[in-house]
Amino acid sequence: MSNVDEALLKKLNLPMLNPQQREATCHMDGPLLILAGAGSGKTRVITHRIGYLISQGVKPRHILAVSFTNKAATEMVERVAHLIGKDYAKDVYLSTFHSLGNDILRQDIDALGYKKPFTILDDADQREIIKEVFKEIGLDPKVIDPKAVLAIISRAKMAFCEPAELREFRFNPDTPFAQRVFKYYQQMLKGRNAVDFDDLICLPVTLFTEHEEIRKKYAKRFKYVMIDEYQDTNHTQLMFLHEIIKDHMNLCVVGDDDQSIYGFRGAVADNILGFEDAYEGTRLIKLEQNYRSTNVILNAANSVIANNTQRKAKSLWSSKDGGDKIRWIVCASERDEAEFVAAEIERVRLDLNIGYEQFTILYRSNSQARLFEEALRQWRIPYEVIGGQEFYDRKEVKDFVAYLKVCYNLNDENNIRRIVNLPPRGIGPVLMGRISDFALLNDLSFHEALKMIAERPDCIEGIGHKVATKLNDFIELLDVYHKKFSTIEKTGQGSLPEAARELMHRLDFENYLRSQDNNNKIARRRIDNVEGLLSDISSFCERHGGSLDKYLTRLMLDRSSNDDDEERASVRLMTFHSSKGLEFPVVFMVGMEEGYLPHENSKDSLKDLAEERRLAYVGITRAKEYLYLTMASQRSRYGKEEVREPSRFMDEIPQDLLAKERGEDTKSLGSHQEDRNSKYLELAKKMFDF
DNA sequence: TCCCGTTCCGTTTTT
DNA sequence: CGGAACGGGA
Repeated sequence: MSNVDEALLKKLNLPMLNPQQREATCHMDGPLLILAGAGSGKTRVITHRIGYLISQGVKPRHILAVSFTNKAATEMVERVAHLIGKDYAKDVYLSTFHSLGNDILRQDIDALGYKKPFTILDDADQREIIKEVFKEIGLDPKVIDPKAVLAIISRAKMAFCEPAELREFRFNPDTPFAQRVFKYYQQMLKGRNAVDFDDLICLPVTLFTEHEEIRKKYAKRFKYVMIDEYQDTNHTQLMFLHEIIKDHMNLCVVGDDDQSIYGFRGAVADNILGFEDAYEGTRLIKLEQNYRSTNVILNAANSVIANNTQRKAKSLWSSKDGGDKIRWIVCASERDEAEFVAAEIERVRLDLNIGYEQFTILYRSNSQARLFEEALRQWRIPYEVIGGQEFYDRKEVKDFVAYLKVCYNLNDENNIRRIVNLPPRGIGPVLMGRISDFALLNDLSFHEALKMIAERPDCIEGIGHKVATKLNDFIELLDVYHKKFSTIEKTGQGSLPEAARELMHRLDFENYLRSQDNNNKIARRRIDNVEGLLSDISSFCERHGGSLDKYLTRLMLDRSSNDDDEERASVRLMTFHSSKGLEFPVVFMVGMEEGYLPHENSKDSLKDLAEERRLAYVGITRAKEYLYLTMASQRSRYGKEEVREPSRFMDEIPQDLLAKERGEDTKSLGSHQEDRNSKYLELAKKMFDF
């Protein structure tokens, strides 16, 4: 450790950090727990610590930093690069749990008896498979809900156990069925070289426990490990980590139990509460100074979260004194609410002369976004919905992606079934069934079976001449593009976007979409969507190279980020969940009503309620300067008018921090008379586009 | 095989 | 209310 990199050390500018931050940054070996309140410079500490380790002679490639969401990981990459320079940063392994798991499995999954390449299933695929298992063991999907069964199986995997062992599902009537389905499901996945999301974590654990030499490989590689958002890790992730660090115990975790909002995904806040017990000799550092929000906002957050029992005592303080009161806007209807938010964004933007990107609208569930999108569109306010993931879920997009997936992995059973009759090749359900039987009988994969049938149509009943020809073309097409894509992958010869476009033309996809919908407009939109996919592929390739493997991986693991160009100046719309880790000068928390927050399904259990409260806490602490809480007293849902009550969390905010207003009063424009006219003009200009 | 009308139901949250 | 999924009819 003699070769300290003084230049790098200087770059870190350690004196700029507060004492706790500095202490955390300069901690080298052994377990470290950082309890970091919202806005306390947590990311800063992580990036600085990475820099510090490197300055002390640790090789960048020996550092692993895992975070929970892609957004957080991406931001970390950027900040590390910015702080210590790209040359160092590029070798630090920085990613999410799931992509780390994916990378490990891409290398070593064959040790578990899977073949390479494997496919990651999306939940539509999963449901298909569950239904198949149901059929096999004689369960009726109308009686037992496949989704519920899948949810239990998923929870089991996140706890690294079997469904029957799950304590909190002991009395769930679906659990015995989940237990029965579980083994078949797992076998079926393996048979298809497919893994689900949970397997990306589970299988590496199995791999490590069963193959010491493989575990050693990764344990040696990752000498210093850091975990962000530790409060959101589940038990399996913990085991995963432990296998990597148990030789050296250089583990630094950062988290905030008050921001644990992924309980539904099996996250156990106990992980953070019990860390000190689990790792002897843990150094504990608390970061309590908030650099983000005004004291008004912070006090509101503190008093809301104070209603939760069972938390690590901690209280945030800020040197940013005072601040504007939080505005509590009660609107008459959901339209008014949306309208208010749009108008207010416009007003404040002009008032403060700030960009659209300084604003965010936060809500509990994605479906709430729509009304606000409409209002923003009307006001010509540029916006971006984060996370909604609708794009890749569109049928036409998924269909084409299915082609890409099959070309990547010819044994991708689900997707080859999906596309075999698409565009129509005369293979209906009856024929499908016969082909499946044929495959099963002869122990062939679906693809192999098709190939066989294409060569010798008479080996199965009911294949006409025409169908056989089409099938032949189909198989050939897959082969050609399979080769083409893997050539691009291996040699870099050719271009992925071009090949994909070519494939689309070969399929005559446009005409297929047109024939699907005689409504020209809808057909047009679908074609545009597929075009959108192609341009997404292009921009992805420009950044990350032309690997289909990588593109598909990103598609599965990081649905949110389409590789759009640079950041646009636009208002961000997202769920409270997606907002974690981000900050905005102006925040609108909308739909602050019973039923949304806390959510309908969560208000009967204390445990769930506590998580809803943390969600409110996360939302509030996103705001730096201005916070708006809005609701509609009446809104129409499912076609019925409903009276809505304010969220109970509103009562937990001290009255003197709130400025209550009726939506209508503020709806029109600003309160400052003087500028009013000029602003009006500007608004009118925007609205009427002159 | 395909199209259209009818019915059903309503996601919390994300990788 | 609106989208998805399903079933019956051409």
